[in-house]
Amino acid sequence: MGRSPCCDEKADLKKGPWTPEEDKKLVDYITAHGHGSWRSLPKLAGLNRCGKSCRLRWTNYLRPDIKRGKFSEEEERIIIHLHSVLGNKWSRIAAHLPGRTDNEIKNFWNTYLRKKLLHMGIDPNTHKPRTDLNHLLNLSQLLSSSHLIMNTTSTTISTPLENALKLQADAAHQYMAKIQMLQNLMQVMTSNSTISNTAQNIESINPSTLLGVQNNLHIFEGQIMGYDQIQNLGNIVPVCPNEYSKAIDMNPWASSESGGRTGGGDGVDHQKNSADDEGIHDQNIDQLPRLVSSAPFTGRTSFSNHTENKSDHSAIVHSPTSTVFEDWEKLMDDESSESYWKDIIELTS
DNA sequence: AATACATACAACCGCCCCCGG
DNA sequence: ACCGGGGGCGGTTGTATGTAT
Repeated sequence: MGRSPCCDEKADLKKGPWTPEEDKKLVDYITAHGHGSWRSLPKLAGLNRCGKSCRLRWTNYLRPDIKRGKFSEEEERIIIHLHSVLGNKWSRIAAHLPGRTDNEIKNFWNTYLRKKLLHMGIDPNTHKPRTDLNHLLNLSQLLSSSHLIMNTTSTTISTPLENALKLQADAAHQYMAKIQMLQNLMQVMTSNSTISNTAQNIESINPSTLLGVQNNLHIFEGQIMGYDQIQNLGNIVPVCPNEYSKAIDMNPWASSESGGRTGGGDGVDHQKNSADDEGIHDQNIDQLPRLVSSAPFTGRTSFSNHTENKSDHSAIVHSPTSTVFEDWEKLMDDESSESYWKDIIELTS
């Protein structure tokens, strides 16, 4: 791009790790004068550094309000939850974690949480069960092991690991079966116009509608892997949007967002987002679906300490983007038993 | 003890957005 | 309305430290 670099490349500015002396100069200057223009700061502070480098050093390391040290389980849950809603918007996630920087959260995600989710069979990008071939192959092994577990532990108290294995295997069974069902449905919808009643809100079968189907598939996944599923194996109960909004009201994270930042005023004003933007942002957080419960990821809390976030975990809802598929959703909501889907398949095949 | 490998995290880079002129 | 600069963001790299062989 034609854009000029933020710093004069010919100036032979220092790069790499900061020395304690440089840190002191930077801290002393900002303490005395504020950072002002980052571009002019290095010269004024007597630093042979790029202004951008100074800004990063300050915001990520030297700022006095930075909380250092290990992330707590609560912070872990918040990060996973926010990432499921916001994606890699590290600065926005950081806005909900006072004292944590976007860089720190990003590093924590990339080095720890991401691997943790992968290990648990969750796609860290989508926060849904992994569906890549390799993982499905692994799941096939889980299927056989799950039979073993189910047969041997049916009358005994199972361990969290066994529960996890059962869930994974169960999820694989149901996931594959439902994909098959939906494929059959799609086949019929595209070939049989008599089903147009069901699809009256669907303009045509195009990529966007396929996306809608995909969304509903994801709803299944959320149900399969969600908290309710863990609490009540085999009892898949969709949550209506109203219930979700209620759940949001009771969302401890939503309250902590304001509560956690009351100490520093509105808190968010430190970010570049304007108040309006933040409003939209928070609104989006509330409106967007809880794609998958975060609690199960934490392992220890998911099986033993499940009551603390129960309202939140029930908040598995449909994506706003799938509103076109209200009929689909009705279909999904009516799914009270496997026989229901068997009937559909028999009807459509 | 030496080496290889893994992990954590600080720092950099390039792009994008916002805002003022 | 357009343009350019400043600042912010997300992705990536580099380096220090820890762990296994």
